[in-house]
Amino acid sequence: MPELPEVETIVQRFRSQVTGRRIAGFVSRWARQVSPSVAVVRRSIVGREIEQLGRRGKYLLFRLDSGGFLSVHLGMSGRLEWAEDGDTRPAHVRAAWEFEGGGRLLFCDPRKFGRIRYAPDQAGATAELGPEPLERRFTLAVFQERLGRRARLLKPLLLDQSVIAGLGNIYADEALFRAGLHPLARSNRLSVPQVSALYAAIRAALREGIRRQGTSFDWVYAGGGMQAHLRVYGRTGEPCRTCGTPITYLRVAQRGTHICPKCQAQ
DNA sequence: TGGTATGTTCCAAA
DNA sequence: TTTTGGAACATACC
Repeated sequence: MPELPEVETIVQRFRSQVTGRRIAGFVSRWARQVSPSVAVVRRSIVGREIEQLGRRGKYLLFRLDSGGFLSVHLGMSGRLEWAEDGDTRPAHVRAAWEFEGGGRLLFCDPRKFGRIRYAPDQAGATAELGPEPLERRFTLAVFQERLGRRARLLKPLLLDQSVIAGLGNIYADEALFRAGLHPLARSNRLSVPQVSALYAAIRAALREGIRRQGTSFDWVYAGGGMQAHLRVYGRTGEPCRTCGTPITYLRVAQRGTHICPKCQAQ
């Protein structure tokens, strides 16, 4: 489900709720979602206070007063819910954090692709991640260098979290459309204006996603409004908002991919 | 029923 | 060596 804008929205929603709270307990019945292990995570986080809730790529990051980090990756279908005592228990609860003074944070994940990890340092709590696309340090020059390293297809390159963090299938398609680039174009053959257009397109697509509190598509993620403003994703057969040509669907790197065949000619 | 799904990782093949 | 394709993970929806 969630890409950078959705995760950012969730972080903003829960930040005030959990910041400064002390963890009293942690339970999970799905051990393979938790690393290094449920016991190690519990031992590492119980009794600690959450100093800050942040985001890195698609990971939620809880910084603890021990200096350690707890990360939550929502996978395809994960979500967080806050519950007070007496609330009815939602479906598909895979893990829960209990807080001193009451309240529980629930990790619900029907498909069980989500992951929970503890590490003493931030980098250890996530996979290897490229730069944050909305940070100042992510300059056009940085992006250009990363595109030029190898001859990758653009679509899978944008989905590669070690190249750039946070883009998923929706915002990759949206960024390519905004830049007027074909998903099968080679990353190291772009002109300087094309690189510049893609750089701006990525940031604009993500920023609009955040402003609209993410994309709500099916039963998985609720509350966002970006779905009404997508240019190509999920719009197969519908007219391009720029030129009216029907949006077409193709498969690139095993992912459904949506393009305007006229605006994104190969 | 079969196809598809907002994700990641690992291995085989080209 | 680099890049891509495919499978696996697990469940729900259309």
